[in-house]
Amino acid sequence: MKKITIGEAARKSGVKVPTIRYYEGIGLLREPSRSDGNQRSYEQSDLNRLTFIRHARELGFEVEAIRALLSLQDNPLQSCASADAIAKARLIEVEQRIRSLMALKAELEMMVEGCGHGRVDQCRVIEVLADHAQCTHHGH
Amino acid sequence: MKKITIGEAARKSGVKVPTIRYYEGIGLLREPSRSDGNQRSYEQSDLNRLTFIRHARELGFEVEAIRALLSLQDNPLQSCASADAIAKARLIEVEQRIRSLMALKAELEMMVEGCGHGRVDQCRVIEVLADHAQCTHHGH
DNA sequence: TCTTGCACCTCTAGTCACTAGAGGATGTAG
DNA sequence: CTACATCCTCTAGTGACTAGAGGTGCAAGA
Repeated sequence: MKKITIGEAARKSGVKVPTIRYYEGIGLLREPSRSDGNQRSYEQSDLNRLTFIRHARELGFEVEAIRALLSLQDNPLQSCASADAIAKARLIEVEQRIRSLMALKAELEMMVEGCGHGRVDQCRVIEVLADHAQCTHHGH
Repeated sequence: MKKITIGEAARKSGVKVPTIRYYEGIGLLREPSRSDGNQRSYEQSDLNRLTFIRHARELGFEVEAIRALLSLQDNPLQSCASADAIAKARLIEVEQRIRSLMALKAELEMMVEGCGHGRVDQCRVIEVLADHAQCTHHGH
């Protein structure tokens, strides 16, 4: 098998070079073999793992969740209930986050629409921030 | 005017005690006067400012944006165009974030629905993460 | 063969917005 | 006067990287 440098691994996986080293440091990625000159040498399986990690990070999974998902992937015969639970928990987080962002969006829109582009002392943006009572959304 | 301790300020503003000290350290909040025993003593105007900051943080404004908004609030005669611009920028960020979270939600739903609760090697959660090509949303 | 120049190495420190904890001083109620 | 909560300063830790210093490896052109 041909050797893959860290730079090549970065290009192919979409994970930056220092981030790959960081993942190795925290134990998400195994320590790869080294060249005579002490340079890291990766295999295809490492690229797959890096892609898995990148994708999971893009979906907002935390490193500890990814660590759990990876250990599941390493033991393909066991039940996938844990993986399902992790994904479900993340789904609930995402739904919650969307709801709260929608509320913020409404509030920001009111601020921006209310701004008469005059002086600060008549500005709705500043006013709403200064006086929480004016919020439409009181959940926060 | 009666003296307000940092703990009271925290209760009334909803900003935690160490966070108030932190805001003072980074210059968001003025250094308050001190009691004989060197304890911070706040006034109503400090509470207003803290509430402003808390509210802005809840709306997701970064500290630097809040610093700008506060300096606008301190000069109420100038044009509110900057405040408007800051709020608009934040609105665009929020809208973008909502769009991307909706895509993630769809992807997570597919993963969770596809999970047959069997073994990991048939688990759609793991499979989708491992093979990005299966994503419905290719933007990331 | 030499040299240029990029990619690689390790290590430390910085980012953001706090949060936690140590170790000690102050203030207040009983 | 004694508890005891609250306050003080200072340092270090969080998550997930990112930036930079200072040095080594390696492949290609002269």
